Amino acid sequence: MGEEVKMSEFEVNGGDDEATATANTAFVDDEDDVDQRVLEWEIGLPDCDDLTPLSQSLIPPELVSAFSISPEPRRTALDVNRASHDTLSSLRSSGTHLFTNNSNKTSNNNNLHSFNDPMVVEPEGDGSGSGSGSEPKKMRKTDSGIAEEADSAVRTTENSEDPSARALKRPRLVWTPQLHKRFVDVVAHLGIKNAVPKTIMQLMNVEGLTRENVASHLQKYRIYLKRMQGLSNEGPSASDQLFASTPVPQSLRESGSGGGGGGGGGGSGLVGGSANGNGHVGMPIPMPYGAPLVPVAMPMYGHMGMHQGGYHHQQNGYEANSYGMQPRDWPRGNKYGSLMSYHNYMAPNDKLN
DNA sequence: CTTCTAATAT
DNA sequence: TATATTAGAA
Repeated sequence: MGEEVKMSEFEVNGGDDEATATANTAFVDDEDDVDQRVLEWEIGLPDCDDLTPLSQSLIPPELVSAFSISPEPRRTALDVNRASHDTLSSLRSSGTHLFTNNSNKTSNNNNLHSFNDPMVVEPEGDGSGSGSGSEPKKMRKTDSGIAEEADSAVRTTENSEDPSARALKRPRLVWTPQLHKRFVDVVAHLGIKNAVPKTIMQLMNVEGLTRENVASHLQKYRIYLKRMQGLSNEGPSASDQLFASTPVPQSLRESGSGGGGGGGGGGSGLVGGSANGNGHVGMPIPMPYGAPLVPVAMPMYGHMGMHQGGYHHQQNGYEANSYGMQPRDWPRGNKYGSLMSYHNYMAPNDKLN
């Protein structure tokens, strides 16, 4: 008996100090001009579910900068887009925030940069802020490394200067399976009753996620659940690839009070134990997520076609930062919280295999 | 103020 | 289509 190296299927957060997380933030905001961005993604990627270590970037941004091998100027989203199919890896390692600029209606420069300094942990959340008001200010530590441009707040008013370029609108958020999975997990743990946008957003700990994002998605998700319940238990419905590809924890099945039982659990990545079949949740349960997720550009083909009753493999659309970054301020009594602190993101041979 | 729902806009 | 945004009610 003894302990073995049990790896959580999820990404792990590196509890190290000098871990600077430079995440690739990417959203796809575009709808009509998606023609030339048909780059071929590595379709043979490890599918799904919990692609663990494989999803790690080739080279951690810190290393990149540490080695000064990043003379590469900041390329615009367009550039990156174009070259993405060529040097996708490069893109990843460079940690460039990628946004597809949508120059259709409001011509706004998406300077939306996400914060990336994990070092700063806000022990005192101070209730006032909490999302809508003011996001946690990220002080950029001019430490060695990441000589990239400084990141500014996503949309907070902490910027002392630079009044111009203010009305920055964030691009559409793309709910990729990974992101959705996180969402589902959180909802499952909270229980359908306690799953409200704000809480979900906080628990998900996804950078850049707003309450509205979650609310919107939650709406759709609820409808999906309802629909599922109404129908007999059917396999994967051809509707909603996203939802269909994510196992819906039975915990979410309950509607109202009392009810149900359930048992099993989503089974995908839930931390055993916290399954609250019935009864009440009581308080927000800290999720195992130690690292924020970052959306990555994922070209969606106009017509993907729906696969009927089939499990199709999806590419990983999100990467988790395994860099030291602790969630907001979880109750110190959490068992999961900082349980994991081993990072092994060094996967030199990603696709080289 | 936050959330819910529905409707609407992009 | 998938999200975002809004409106009005709770």
